[in-house]
Amino acid sequence: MSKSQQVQQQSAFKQLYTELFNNGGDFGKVSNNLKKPLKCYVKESYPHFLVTDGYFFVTPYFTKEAVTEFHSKFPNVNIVDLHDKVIVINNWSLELRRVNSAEVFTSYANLEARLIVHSFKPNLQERLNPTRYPVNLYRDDEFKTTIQHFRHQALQQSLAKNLKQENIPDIAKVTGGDKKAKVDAGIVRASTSKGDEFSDFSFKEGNTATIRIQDIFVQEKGKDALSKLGGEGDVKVKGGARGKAKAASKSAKGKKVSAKKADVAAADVRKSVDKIVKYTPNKPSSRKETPQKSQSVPAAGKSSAKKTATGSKKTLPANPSPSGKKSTKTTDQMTMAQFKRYLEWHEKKKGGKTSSGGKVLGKRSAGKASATSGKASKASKRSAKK
Amino acid sequence: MSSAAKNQRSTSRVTKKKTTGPKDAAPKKAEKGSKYEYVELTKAQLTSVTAQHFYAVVIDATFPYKTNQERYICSLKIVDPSLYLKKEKGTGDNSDYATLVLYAKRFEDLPIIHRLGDIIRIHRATIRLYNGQRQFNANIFYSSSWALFSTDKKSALQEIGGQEATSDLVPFSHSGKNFTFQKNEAGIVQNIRKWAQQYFTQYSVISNDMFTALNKAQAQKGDFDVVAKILQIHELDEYTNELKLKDASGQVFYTLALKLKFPHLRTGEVVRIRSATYDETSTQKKVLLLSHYSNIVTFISTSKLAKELRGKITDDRAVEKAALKQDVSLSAVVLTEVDKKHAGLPAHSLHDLFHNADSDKELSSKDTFRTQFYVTKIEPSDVKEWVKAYDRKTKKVTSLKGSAAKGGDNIFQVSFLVKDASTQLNNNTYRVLLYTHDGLGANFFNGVKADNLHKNADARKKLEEYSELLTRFNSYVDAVVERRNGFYFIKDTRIVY
DNA sequence: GGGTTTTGGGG
Repeated sequence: MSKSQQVQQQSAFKQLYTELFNNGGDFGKVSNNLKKPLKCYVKESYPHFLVTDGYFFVTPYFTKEAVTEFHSKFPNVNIVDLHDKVIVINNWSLELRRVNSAEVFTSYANLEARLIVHSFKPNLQERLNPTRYPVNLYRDDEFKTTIQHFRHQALQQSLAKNLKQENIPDIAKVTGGDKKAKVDAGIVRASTSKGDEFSDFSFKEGNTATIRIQDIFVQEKGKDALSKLGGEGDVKVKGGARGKAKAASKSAKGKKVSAKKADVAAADVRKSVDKIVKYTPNKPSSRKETPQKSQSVPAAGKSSAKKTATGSKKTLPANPSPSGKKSTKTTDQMTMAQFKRYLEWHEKKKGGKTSSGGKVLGKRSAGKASATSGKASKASKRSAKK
Repeated sequence: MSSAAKNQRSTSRVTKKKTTGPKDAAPKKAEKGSKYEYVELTKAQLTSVTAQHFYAVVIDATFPYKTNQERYICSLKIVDPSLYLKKEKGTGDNSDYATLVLYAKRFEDLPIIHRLGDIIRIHRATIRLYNGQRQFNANIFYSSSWALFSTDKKSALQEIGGQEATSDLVPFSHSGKNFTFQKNEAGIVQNIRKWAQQYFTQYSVISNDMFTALNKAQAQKGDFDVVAKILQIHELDEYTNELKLKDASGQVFYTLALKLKFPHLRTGEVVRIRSATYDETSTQKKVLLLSHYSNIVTFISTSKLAKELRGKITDDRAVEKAALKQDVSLSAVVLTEVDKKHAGLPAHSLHDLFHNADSDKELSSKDTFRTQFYVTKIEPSDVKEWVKAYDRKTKKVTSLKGSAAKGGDNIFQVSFLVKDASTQLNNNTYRVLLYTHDGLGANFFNGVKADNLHKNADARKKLEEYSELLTRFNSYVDAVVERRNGFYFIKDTRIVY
C-alpha cells in the first residue's frame, strides 16, 4: 500500500516523517535502520527552534529529561543560543499529533508528526557544508500529498464503517422542479464524531510532554529576562491542541503521561551516527557574526568532526558559548534586528494562553531515553550564511 | 497639466498599515506644464546625480521581497525603443535591457508584476553602471515613485475581477496616495504601448539566454528561470495551487504556487518563472521549488513567444498514465474533461455549492457550476446496481437484478460522496449525483452505456474499474453540475482514462 | 542589485 521509492530519498527528515505517516503514525513500524542519531544544523533557536537536515527544517520537541541532561552536561551552553550550531540528537522518537495548522506552521491539515528529542548534545565546533536553502517540510508538495493520503485512508475507513446503509435520493424526489429546495440535503456526515472537524482517526495520538522553547528561554535567561528588556514575560505559544478554547481547557487538566508506551523505539535509536547532512570536502568557513576561533577543519573529506565523547558526562565543550561562559544576556548571538524581532514576538504573544501541547510539562515524560551516543562522524563545514 | 488624479491608491492591494505613506506618485512641485521630462533609457545621463524620469516596458521582475527588518526590494528588467536588442554580433535576437531596482520600507509600496509587457513610469530614479549594465534605482521610501499601465485592455488582475477597471491613460496601480499625469504624457503612454505590442509581436523578448529548458533543470547548479505552459492547476489545499508545467523540451514539472500570491494564473497560459530550483528531494514527481522572491508572470496578448508555445505544447497525460499503474501515486490525476462549451464557466468550491448556495445572492441565482472534487465513496456500493430500469411515467426505478425483463429505460442512478480542498478538514461528505434519467451525464463513463449490469459482464467490469479509479487516492473529477431540486447533477463531463 | 522574511500558506 505504500509507495515505491525507487530512488533513495536524500532528506532524512522527509524519509522519516513520510514513513511515519505511511505506517499509520506508528513509530514502532518505521524502519529500524532509520533510527540512528540525527546530526542537524540549528537554523533558528528563538523564538522558534528549528533544525535542518540540509533540505528541510522541522521543529524538535525537547522532553524535560532532554533539557535537564543537556544543562547538566553542558552547564555553560544555552539551548536558546544554539542558533547556527550543530547538534546531534542521539535519542529520539516520532509521534503523530492532531493540532491546529492555522497556528502551527510545522504541521499540515491539522496533523503534525513531531520529532521528540529525549537526548541531544551540541557540536559547537562543527560546521556543516552549505546546503540548499532549507524549507518547511510541511510545505513540501510530496509530503503534503502523503499527509492527504493518510487522511484519505482515514476518511474512507470511517465511511466504510459508518455509512453501511446506503441512502440514494429517489428520482421522484429530485425531479420536482422545486426551485426552493435547499442544497443542504446533499450534506452527509462522514462520522458520528462530535464537532465539525473530521476526527475519526484510528492512529494512536502521541502524548509525550515536552518543554516549550519559551520556557527553556526563561530557564536559561531568567524569568524576567524579557520583561526587563521591555518585553513581557508572560508569553503565549501558538499551537499544540486544536482549537483555542479547547486547548486551554484540555491542558488545564494536566493529564499525566504514561512513561511506558512512550517510545517504543527510543531504545532502538542508536547505531552509528546518521549522515543527515551531506558532508563535503571541507573548506574553512568563517562566520561574521560569531567570532569563534573555529578550528580549521582537517583537510580530509570528513572533517573537523570533533568526536567529543558523546555519551560521557565529563565532556565540556571546548568552546562554550561565544562569551566563554553561559550567557544570560538575551542579546547574545543576536543582531539588533533579531533582538527587535524577538521582543516583538513576545509582545505579540502576551495575554494569551500559557499552554502549548496541551500536556503538562512538569512530570517526566515517556520513555527512559537512554542516551546512546553514536560516534559523531563525518563532520563537514557549513559556510556561514550572512 | 495634470489630469486623472485619484484620491485613493488605484491599486487593488489592500494597504494594511497606514504609516506615513510615500510621496505622491508624481510629487507636485512646480505649477508649470512639463514638470517631468521623460528620457529614453539610453539617454539617461550616467553622470548625472540628478534623478531622472522615464517610461519603460517590463520584461522581467522579482516578486517584491523582504531583505531585512526594514527593507523590501523589487528588481525589474526594462526596455524601451532605445534599448531592447543586444548589439554584439552572434547574439542573435537576444534582448538587451536595463535593470530597475526599487527599494521601499513596506511591501505595499512596491509594484507587483503579474504580466510582462506592461508599462512602468518612474519618477526620480538615479542611474549608474552596475556590472556593465545600466541600472536605475528608485527609492520609493524617499522620493521616487512608480505607476503601472496595462498594455492590454485590462491588467492581469482586472481580467480576473480583482482590480478596479481603469481607462487607457490611468495606471492600474501606482505608489503613493496620488497620481498625477501631465497632458503631454498621453502621447507617451500611447506610443510606448504601441511599441510594446509590436515588440512582443516581433520578438521573443524572453530570448533563449534568459531561461532554462526543463529537461536541463536537474543539471543546474543554482536557480534558473523557466518558460512553460500551464497544463493544469490543481488546488492542493486552501492556500495552494499545484501547477503542472510543460515547456518546449517536453519535460513536465510541478510547482506549488500560493493562491494569494499568484491569483492570475490560468490553465493553458504560457508563463515565465523568475527563479526556481530543482527539488532533489522529490522522488515521485518532478518538482520546482520557488522562493519568496520568485515570480510567475504571463505575457501580453500580442506575445509571439506565448502564442507559439500555447499551440505547440500539449498534454499527453503520460505522467498520469504512469501514476495510475502504481498502488499509490503522489501525482494528482484529473480523470475527466468537461465539454468545451463550458470553458468560461467559473469554478466554485463544494463549500460554495453546499454551504453558501442558498444564502449567497450570486450563487442562488445560478444553477450551473464548474467544480472539482474527489470521490470518497460511491453508492450503490454494488456496481451492478448502478444501472436501473426507469419508468418515465411513474418515475420509478427498478433493480435489473433477476431474469425477468424490466420495462422502461436503463439509466445510471449513482451517488458520489465527494470532498474538496474547501471542505478537506470537516466531517462532511457531499452528494453529487450521476442520474441520467433526463440525459444529464449520459456520457460520463466514456462510452460505457447504461446497460443491465447483471447481465452485461463486460460493461460491469469496466464500471467496476471506474469505481476503483474514481475512489482511489489522488483521483479528481473536474465536472459541470446542474442544480435541480436542491441536488447537483453531473453533466457534460466525461472520464478520459 | 540574480535575491532568503516570518506576515512563519503574498512579503
